[in-house]
Parts: sequence; structure tokens; C-alpha cells
Amino acid sequence: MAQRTAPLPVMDQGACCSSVLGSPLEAADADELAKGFAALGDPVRLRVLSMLAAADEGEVCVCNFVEPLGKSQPTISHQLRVLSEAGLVHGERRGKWVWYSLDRFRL
Amino acid sequence: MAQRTAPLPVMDQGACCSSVLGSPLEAADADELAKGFAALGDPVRLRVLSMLAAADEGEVCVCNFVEPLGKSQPTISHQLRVLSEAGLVHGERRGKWVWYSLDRFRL
DNA sequence: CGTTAGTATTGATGATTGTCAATACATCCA
DNA sequence: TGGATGTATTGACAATCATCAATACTAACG
Repeated sequence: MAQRTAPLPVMDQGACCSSVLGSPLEAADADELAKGFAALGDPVRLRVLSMLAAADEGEVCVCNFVEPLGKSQPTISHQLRVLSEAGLVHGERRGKWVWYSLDRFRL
Repeated sequence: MAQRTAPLPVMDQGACCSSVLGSPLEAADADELAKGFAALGDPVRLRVLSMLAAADEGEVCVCNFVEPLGKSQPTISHQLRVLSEAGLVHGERRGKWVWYSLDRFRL
């Protein structure tokens, strides 16, 4: 096996992604982080997020995702659930409609 | 359908993730971006990246991933290939060994 | 050469995922 | 109260993915 045993250098904390790559990830932390990135790893979900970011009042009704994204209503609902469970969005029922908005902090 | 037709406001370009969420994503752009995030959506790959980030000289030999990550050699090789195709790392053969390093710019 | 050792590829398999049709649930309105 | 409309859930299916065993490729070393 190739030998290169050296003390791990302290990372530059000002560098990009230092919070992610500042030190070797333990399995549990890696699992957690991976779930977060996986939630962003789908084009429909990314478009949902971008629509929310660009939306007037910062919220969009479920029904307003369906046609622009070209997916069925159950599919949109499912993807919103995934985003919701990842803590990236949250929905609020107002009457017949459910309005979703970004959790900008989490993002 | 709920009506809320309003001009899309220009996002604050200084905000976090403005490059991603600054404007509604087209399908093609969303696809591209999603692939990038998907590459980060696996714990083994994240740990590979973090090991590279923390490594002396910024590179790690393939053989040095196998035991710490508890995965078989073919699995490590496969995940390195995924990261490589995502442009996040690149490998260089030196003698018997292949050393991988981060593409920090891409990251 | 042949052997040894590190890496990549192939093939197979179980698990996860994105999707839709069908259906259930919730709310409004006549 | 009953129909109409918006949303969520269920079930099914094809596609993708993470993984490993087996094997092929590559380089060093006798």
C-alpha cells in the first residue's frame, strides 16, 4: 500500500465549502449531508426551489407548479414532500390551496 | 386554479445561492445542476471528497480509501469515477498507484 | 519472461427513486 | 347536504444506483 502518513493540515476556514470539507467526515455526518445534497439532486425539485425563490410574496400554490413543470399533480406533491422533509420548504394550507415557501435559512 | 400573476422580481444577487436561484431554472439548466448535486448525494463520495480536502499534498492513493471507508476496492473505484465524471476530482497514475485530488475550482 | 500488487471493468443483484393512474382526503360553494 | 375542486396518499412499474465477486488491465520487480 502506498505510504504517505502525515499530520492532517488544518484547513483554511475561509475557503469555499470549509464547513463541508474542513475535516474528514465521519460516516454519520456524511449520511446526513448526503441526504441534503440528494434532495437537490433532481431537476424538478431544483425548478420548484427556483420558482419559489422568484415568486411574488415568496410562495407558490401547488397547482401553479403542475403546468410549468410538466409533471402530474401527484408527482409535484411527492417532490414537495421530499423537499419538505429535507427542511428546504414548508407548506401552509389556506382554504382549498396549499402554498409552499422556501426555508431560506436551511438553504 | 389559484391566481397570483405578478411580475417576477429580480433577486438580490448578493443573497446566498443567487447563482442557483436567481431566476427560474429552465429544464436543461436544472438537469445540469441536478447532476452536480446528485454527485454529492452519496455518503461515500462525500467522505472521499473530505479525505482529499484534508490530505497532505492534496492527494490520496486509491488504496488508501478502501480501508477507512469500509468499501470494496471496486466500489471505491466506481465512486471515484463518478466524482471524476462530475469534474470534482481527477486521478493521476504514478507507477503502480493512482493518486486522486480535488478540483477545488469546480467545487 | 513470470509473479506480485494496485486499479479498472464487467456482470449480477438488491435497494432506491421518479413517475403516473387511481383513489382518498379536505375545503369551498350552491 | 352534495357536488366540485385542490391536495395527498397508495400501488405499481421502469429506471437508476450502490455494491460486491470475478476478472481484466497495468506497472513494478524478481
